[in-house]
Amino acid sequence: MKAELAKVYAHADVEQKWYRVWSEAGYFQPFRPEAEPFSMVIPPPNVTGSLHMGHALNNTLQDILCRYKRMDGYNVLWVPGTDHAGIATQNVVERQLAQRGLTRAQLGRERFIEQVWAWRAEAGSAILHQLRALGVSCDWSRERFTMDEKLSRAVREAFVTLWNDGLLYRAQRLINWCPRCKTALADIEVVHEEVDGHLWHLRYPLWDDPQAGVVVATTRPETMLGDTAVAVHPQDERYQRLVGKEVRLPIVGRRIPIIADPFVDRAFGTGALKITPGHDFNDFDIGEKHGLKKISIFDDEARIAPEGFKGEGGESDWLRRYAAKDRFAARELVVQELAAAGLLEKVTPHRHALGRCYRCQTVVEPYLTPQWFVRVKPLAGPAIEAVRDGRIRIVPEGWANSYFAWMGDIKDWCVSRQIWWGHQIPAWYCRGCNAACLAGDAHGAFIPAKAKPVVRHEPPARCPECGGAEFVQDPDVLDTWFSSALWPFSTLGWPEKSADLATFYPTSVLVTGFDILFFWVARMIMMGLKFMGDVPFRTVYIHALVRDQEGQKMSKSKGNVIDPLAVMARYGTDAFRFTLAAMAALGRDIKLAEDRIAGYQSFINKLWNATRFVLMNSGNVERLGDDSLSSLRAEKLNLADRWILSRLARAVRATRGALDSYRFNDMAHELYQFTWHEYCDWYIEMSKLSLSGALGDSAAKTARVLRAVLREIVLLLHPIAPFVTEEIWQALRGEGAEIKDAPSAKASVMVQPYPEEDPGWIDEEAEAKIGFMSEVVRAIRNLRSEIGLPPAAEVKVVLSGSDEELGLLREQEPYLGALARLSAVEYGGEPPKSALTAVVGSTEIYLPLAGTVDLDGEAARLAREVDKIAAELERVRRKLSNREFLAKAKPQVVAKEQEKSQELEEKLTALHRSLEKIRELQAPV
RNA sequence: GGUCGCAUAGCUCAGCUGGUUAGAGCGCUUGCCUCACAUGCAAGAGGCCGUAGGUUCGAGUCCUACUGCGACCACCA
Repeated sequence: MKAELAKVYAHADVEQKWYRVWSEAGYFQPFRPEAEPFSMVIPPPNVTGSLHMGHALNNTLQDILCRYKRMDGYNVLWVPGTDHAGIATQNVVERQLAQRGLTRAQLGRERFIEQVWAWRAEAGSAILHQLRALGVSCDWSRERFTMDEKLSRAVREAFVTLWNDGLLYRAQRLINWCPRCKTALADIEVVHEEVDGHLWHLRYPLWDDPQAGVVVATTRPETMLGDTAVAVHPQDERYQRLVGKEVRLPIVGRRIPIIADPFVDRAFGTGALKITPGHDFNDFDIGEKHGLKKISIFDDEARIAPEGFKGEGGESDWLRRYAAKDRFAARELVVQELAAAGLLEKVTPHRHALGRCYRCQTVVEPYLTPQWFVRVKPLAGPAIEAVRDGRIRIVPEGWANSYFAWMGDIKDWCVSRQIWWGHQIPAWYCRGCNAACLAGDAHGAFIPAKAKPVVRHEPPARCPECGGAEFVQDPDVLDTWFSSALWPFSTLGWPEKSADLATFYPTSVLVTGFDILFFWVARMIMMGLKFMGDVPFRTVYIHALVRDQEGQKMSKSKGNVIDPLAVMARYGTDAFRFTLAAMAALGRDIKLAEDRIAGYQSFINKLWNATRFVLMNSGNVERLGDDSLSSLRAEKLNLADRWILSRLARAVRATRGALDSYRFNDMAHELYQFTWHEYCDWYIEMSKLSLSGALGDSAAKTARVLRAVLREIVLLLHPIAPFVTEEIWQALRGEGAEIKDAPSAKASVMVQPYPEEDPGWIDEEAEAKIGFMSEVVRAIRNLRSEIGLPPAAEVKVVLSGSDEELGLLREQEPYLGALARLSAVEYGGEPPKSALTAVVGSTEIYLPLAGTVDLDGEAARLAREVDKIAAELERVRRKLSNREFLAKAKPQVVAKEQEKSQELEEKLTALHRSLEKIRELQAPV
């Protein structure tokens, strides 16, 4: 036996020690090739990231599942890794360069990418080390990064296959452009936000009658420079005669037609709509329909670009005033000039949605550029089907609705990005064939959409068309989420037919937050079905967001961020994990307050002290032998033993049930309740009598029950609180125990079998008897506390009631005496002259006191109790006399009510007796 | 504009398929350093389960409307 354990659990010493031991002994790797697999892939955090509450929750839940399944005999694999996070990472490195006064353009593509790799090597996997502090049992030997050579190969394979299958195309389209990141974004990468803006009413004079004109309303006056038409509704009487005429575009002088299109809302603004096909999605569609020119008025930073106006009115000198002005400056100038020309009719306040870049919050600009698109519709169908037919289960189910809604009207996915950090698109253009297109092969310029790409894994040696050998690779890289979409199988070795893929795909569960349901989950499903022919995971568990205690999203700018590492250092990782699990109710956000964590730290400490008690009274396993539950079958168990074992059996059932249905909070609460309020509060207290010989039963037997139950608690808790449970487990095993063996040697708590429900231990009789006794104890404690009796003072009680109940209590008198601190118990005797009274079941309890009792107060208290019970009884009786209730309710419900009725009657009778006795005593006054 | 979710004790929340006296943690009040634990022990106060209807023998639990929050989606200038 080692030196006595400290009174307070010192988490800091314990955590690092065990994590290293587990890791070195190979416990994190799959080690049961013959068993059923259970696999997960981590949602890869950004390499740039550092651990925040969202990661902590996400990975705690995953680890709970993994540890549970590992203990339960599965062949468990949890693949860790990181995401290269294209735009986000590039932004971080660019900021660092900026501090040294450098831009990426100055460095050039190659050197810039080198910089990113260097940065990643230095700080890149910090987050994975932070995750280790959480205790996650990932298989670090299989760590992956989306830019690994093998994963990059998977990306190329996927890209080429999609191209060959006609699911990928390149086209000149209006896309969302971030003028700060200078790249295209996918639709979902634009965050819409309502803002208070203005509606400017602009007058465009008619070409052949400048005195007349048409007034259009717009939120973006600066785009008028690119207008190529004005549209009105075909049935709009106000404008019908103008259709077919032309207007003179102010400032620019362009001659543009007035067209009719039913898209126009007659009720909005003036009913006349300026059409800017180059900078508005609706206008683009209308432009396509009517064959209008699309003028791109901006450069890639959303500044007025003269090149766009060639032959479109850019010849006159107005352009000199506008060239290189950014959007907002151009807007001011347009408004100012129109006002000066008397063409600004009015300005009204207008609330509308503004799209911003999800990475840098810059207002996005619809921008006409050649981009790569994935044709998503053919992929979405099977992905919807997989969820609909249950091959993939979404938990909680509610999220399936969002999934269907989004997948149902999904648009083609723009996957090209004009940044450098990422998987460069495996497409090459033959200089010979595309000579005209590639002429302006200047730095950063787009390769026109009409250029013909050769799409393949490796650079082509010869052009299949002309035999030329000179190529230029497409400069774009792929959307980060393109590689993320392959994660469940690329990490397992795809496109190779690897053993891991055969064993662990489809993965079992994906645990993630709802914020990336569309970004990631939906796309993994589509790609998994496309490339693997099977779903990427069988269950998706979607957890909530962690917010601060006011319900605000945690963010650095608000300064309300709680740092998980600081929390772990302060309260212990187990307490932190327990808190997260306890608060992870299905479908609700988590508002995290620090005192909750402190509360669960107390729980961990309570468990620790229960262990100290058990060890002090039992010694180690070598001395006592088998400490398994089943070994207790041979023991002569007393009522308390049977009770705790019965309660334990129920706790096991509840815990497993909760885990199997992803109800982590139920699991945590169940174990908290059982450990603290049943095992510690009652069983340990009762066991003290046996241990001291007061009951005449075996102290050694009691020690073994104490140990066996604690052992089960530790096993049940291990998935939530891995560190303290290992520390306790080893302490229970005794001196010399060390984990240095392979997992199969089962030295660690990590690989013990998870407790299984054994209905054989359920003991209704013991539960009823101890339950009754404990209620009596509580009632007596209540009476004692009412008169401020010191806990140390022992008193006598007189009990009066049915033979059956008194028998029960007599049987448990030692417990009664010890737990309620009684000097003596008298059964059925004449109640004392002056006493406090209470009723439990049909038993009257009298706590005699020498003349200090406030009889009036007591009478009033009892009268209140009588009223309450009487009212309750009345309700039950009414129910029971209702014929419809008797006819329609389930028999068990009726039986229950009848039982209740009887109990209430008995209690009421007893209460009346007590009350009468008090009244008798009052009478002489 | 569309869709979805939430409103239960002072605070944060459980309450899964309708049927015990509606629970927990924290906080609060009172008394205790009782030989595992003061990160503790014991006792207690505190709730017309958002409002109004409806379904049902029976509703915190199902339906409808309303009110108040919140989230997601959306190209109406």
